[in-house]
Amino acid sequence: MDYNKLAELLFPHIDKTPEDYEAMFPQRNLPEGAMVTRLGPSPTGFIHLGNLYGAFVDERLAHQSGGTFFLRIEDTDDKRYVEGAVEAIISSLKFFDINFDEGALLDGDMGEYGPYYQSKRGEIYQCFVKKLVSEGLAYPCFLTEEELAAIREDQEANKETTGIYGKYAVSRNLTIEEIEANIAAGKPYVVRLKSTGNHDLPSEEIRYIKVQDAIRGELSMPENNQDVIILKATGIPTYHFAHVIDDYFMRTTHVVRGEEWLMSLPIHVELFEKLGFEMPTYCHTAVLMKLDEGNKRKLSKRKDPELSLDYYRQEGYHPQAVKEYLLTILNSNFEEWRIDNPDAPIDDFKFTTEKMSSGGALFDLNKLNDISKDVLVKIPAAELTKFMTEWAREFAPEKLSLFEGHEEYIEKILDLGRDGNKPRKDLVYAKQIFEFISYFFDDYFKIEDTIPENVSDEDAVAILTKYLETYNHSDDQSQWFDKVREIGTEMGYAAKPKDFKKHPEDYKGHVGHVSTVIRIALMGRSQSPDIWEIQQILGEERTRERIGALIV
RNA sequence: GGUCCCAUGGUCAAGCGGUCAAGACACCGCCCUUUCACGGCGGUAACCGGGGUUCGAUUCCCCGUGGGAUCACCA
Repeated sequence: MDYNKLAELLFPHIDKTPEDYEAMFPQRNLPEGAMVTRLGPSPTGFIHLGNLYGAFVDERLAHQSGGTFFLRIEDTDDKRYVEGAVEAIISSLKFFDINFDEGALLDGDMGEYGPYYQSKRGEIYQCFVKKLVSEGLAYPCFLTEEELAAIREDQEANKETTGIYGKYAVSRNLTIEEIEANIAAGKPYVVRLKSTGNHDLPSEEIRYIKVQDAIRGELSMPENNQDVIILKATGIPTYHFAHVIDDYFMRTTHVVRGEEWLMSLPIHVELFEKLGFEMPTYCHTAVLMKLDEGNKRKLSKRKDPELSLDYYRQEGYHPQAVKEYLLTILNSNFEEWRIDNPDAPIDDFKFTTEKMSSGGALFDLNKLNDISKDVLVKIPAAELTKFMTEWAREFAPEKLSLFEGHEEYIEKILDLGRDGNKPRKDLVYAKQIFEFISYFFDDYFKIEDTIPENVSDEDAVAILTKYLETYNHSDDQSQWFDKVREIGTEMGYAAKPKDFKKHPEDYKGHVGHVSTVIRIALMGRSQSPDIWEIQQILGEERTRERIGALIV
């Protein structure tokens, strides 16, 4: 068989040579140890936590080492393309402060190693498919869907491995005349790798590939023996081929991808070898899991809203909180570092692939919430106000008017009890924050809790009546509390909770019960930050109104 | 089913031949306290099973078991 002739027959329009591309995409001029990483999403528009997780590793690796992080759009499957997806990907990641240095950016490609859309790299791929064909390492295959299905059925019946390999790779034997005739007849075809792997050997003779994974250490698996498709009938490459070509010519040093790619590693290894390319370092990350009816399972796009990045934006999680959480499950020593360095910027943490765990982590909302509290407590109220306003603008427009134009008011509310060395940690995410402070807005204020059991309705009214009579908005905090205590004492409530606890028979209750009545009148709930401080924010008029409303 | 990955408390996890097996979240109790939150102190709770190797295995090896991933002209 004259492979050169076959290559020309298949790819007459390809005139560039591999050497041309080598010259076009020279080695990057980067300092020693700098890593080049990439994110390669397909443009379905759905960005999920897993993407973020991986993107975060890419970003840290590259920027920590003085390298480059670029975005490549893997749009080799036209069925998957969703309008506006690229913009969505970039803006989602930007929200989490992950930015690209190069690649498919908003205002077009940036960088010397493009195009960064796989759909625009057809000629490059075909040049190398042509090369493989000319070397007898790849061949056209005219098998129809029906024929493929028949082979498959056969193999399943015989309990053999499915796929095109060995004796099933019938198109390997086509003569050049047959191929010519097929093409002349307009028959569609794909190009397959002519794998040199062999699994028909006695098991101890099957060759194994060994790859050093930066996260998992040495990986060992049987070499590939499948004549995988490298070029689809459309002339577009499959992921496997595009990955190898792109990451080689874009001079990627570290390929970070999910564990689900582990099984196709042998294919990639064979492709790199046949093409004579140097392999990048692989970093196969663990899959994010979820506990479902007692079983761990991969987070699924359909069942688990929390997989979607949008979920966190809608709930109003601060990006910093999500980042910190991701880092705690990403690098086992991050938490300790954070405890030792509570105020250091997150980028000061030295991220390492060695400290990444290879098992799938269970997503823990509890932990996220806890981390979020710590993150938010350090953010100044003014900034939080802005954050809440932006959140409302996008996800709760009906509430926007409560924030916009009332920044000073909101800021005071959000700063409640946050000073001192034991600041309150009530704030978790925007939706929860709104709920938490809703009694500050007249339209949302309502009585939710009931007064303590040991306080009679008559007493409650009497307490509030006296409270209103003696209320002086300019009292300081201790003057104010003395009055509350006095009201309680007059009515038979202990001035100190301890007295009540010691001699419950002597009292109706204690000052805590008295203030709970006031708290409910004012906030509608039995739990809240300091009453006096809240009154100062609410203002005298509103305070008197709310108390008065319950006295009738 | 084949292949590969993984295996320490409910969860995330330190550990890398000798530890009374860290820590964080959650949970429980106490303290602080006008409620709650915060904070402090304390507590419950783990090396999947069986064989080896070794003076000694959570740690190394093998076999089970369990969980996960993957077997497309999708990525």
